Amino acid sequence: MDKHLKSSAPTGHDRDTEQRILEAARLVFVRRGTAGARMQEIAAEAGVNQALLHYYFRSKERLAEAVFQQVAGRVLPTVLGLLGSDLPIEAKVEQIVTAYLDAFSRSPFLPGYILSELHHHPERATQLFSSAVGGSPNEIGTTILTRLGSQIEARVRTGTMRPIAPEQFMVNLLSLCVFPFAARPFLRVALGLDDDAFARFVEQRKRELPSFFLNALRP
Amino acid sequence: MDKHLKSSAPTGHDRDTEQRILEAARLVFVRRGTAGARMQEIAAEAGVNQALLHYYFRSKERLAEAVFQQVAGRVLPTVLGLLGSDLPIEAKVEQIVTAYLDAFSRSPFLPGYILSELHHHPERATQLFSSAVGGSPNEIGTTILTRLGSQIEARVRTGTMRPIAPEQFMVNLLSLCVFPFAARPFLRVALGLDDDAFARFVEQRKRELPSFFLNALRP
DNA sequence: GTCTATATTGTGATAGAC
DNA sequence: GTCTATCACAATATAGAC
Repeated sequence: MDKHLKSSAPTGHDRDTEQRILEAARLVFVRRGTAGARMQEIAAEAGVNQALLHYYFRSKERLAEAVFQQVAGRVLPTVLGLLGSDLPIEAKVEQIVTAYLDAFSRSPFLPGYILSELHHHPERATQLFSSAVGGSPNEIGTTILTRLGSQIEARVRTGTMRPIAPEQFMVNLLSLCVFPFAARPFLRVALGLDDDAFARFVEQRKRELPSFFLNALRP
Repeated sequence: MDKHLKSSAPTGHDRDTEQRILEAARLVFVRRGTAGARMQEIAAEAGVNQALLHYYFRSKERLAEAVFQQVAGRVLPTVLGLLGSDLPIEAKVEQIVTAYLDAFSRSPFLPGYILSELHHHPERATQLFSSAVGGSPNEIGTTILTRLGSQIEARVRTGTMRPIAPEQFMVNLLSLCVFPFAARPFLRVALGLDDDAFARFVEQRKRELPSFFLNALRP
């Protein structure tokens, strides 16, 4: 028998190989983008030949979609879950900041890749929503915004928060977390940061961002 | 004589045609990205044939660089100028927000394009700085940050502002202005916005962002 | 300067042996 | 399942007429 205990399932796909290819594709697509990536480079990265890529994923297009779903599908649910949860607003902000900055510190190229893909394939935003969180795209967003909105409203009534539309709240928070990584190449030059300095910059941000954001909401 | 009063300068280039090509290239590169763009599509968009593109710009690579410099070189100086000016902090914030949101309302794809290009060609960040603002890349950033830093420090001493590192100040402000456009495809789905609704969302932002940001800096 | 026609790769995809 | 060899075409780039 070839390989170790490969199940060689009815599908005719070796799970281990499929995973290796997907992993290699992720690396290459993230740094080159879908259009800039070459199947040959992915094959080399995976230690297999180009034909095998097609055997497992049929086309570059499908492979690209699989990678994007996998990558973006990991990032999205975390935040949407937190945003829509029953946690008090302060906790939401702190946990989202921590979750995002930690995740992106480990994979600094994700935001750039995701935004880049969304820019060139805006239609994938819809698929992303459908598969990442079950249910119709728009419905999810509405639910979260409604819940967030009533949380804000309650705080406004007690005079412990200034009014803000939940959409603006959400976009502001995402902006402050995601943009610094998406603009990393720019900031490295503009602020004169090497890798270490950038990491320290993010650490400082992790500490200060929640209070900055919450301070902005004081009445 | 061909054309109208073309100067047919020593360079052997018709300025008008060169401009038409550059304009067409901008349109195509912005929506497809450098890697995804096709010379044929640019030629068609400009109403000329493919050979002429090479006559004027030699290669796709050079054409892409010309477009990027032109586009990003317009956006950068405005903000750096404002950030480094002698205006009081409140005025800086208001003017930067207005300048950015106005500019991007007119060209909503610019942020996505610029971030995408920087992600795939980080080396262009350096060229960008050199050509957009005269002087060494790092020096410019340092000057602006120093000036901004002492402005903040002065305000902290008088107790009218809480301390914040000028780098964080700058990144926060840029984040809040740029990200919503870069993430537009995502926000359209997540918030269920069509073009009109997105425009209204930006209008609201234009009004509320300065006070949100300045509020965050209160002691 | 601008065109048509063509050279020359590059690259996604398939056929078929093992 | 995985490989080598190859196809078919897309895309950049150049030659040369006008």
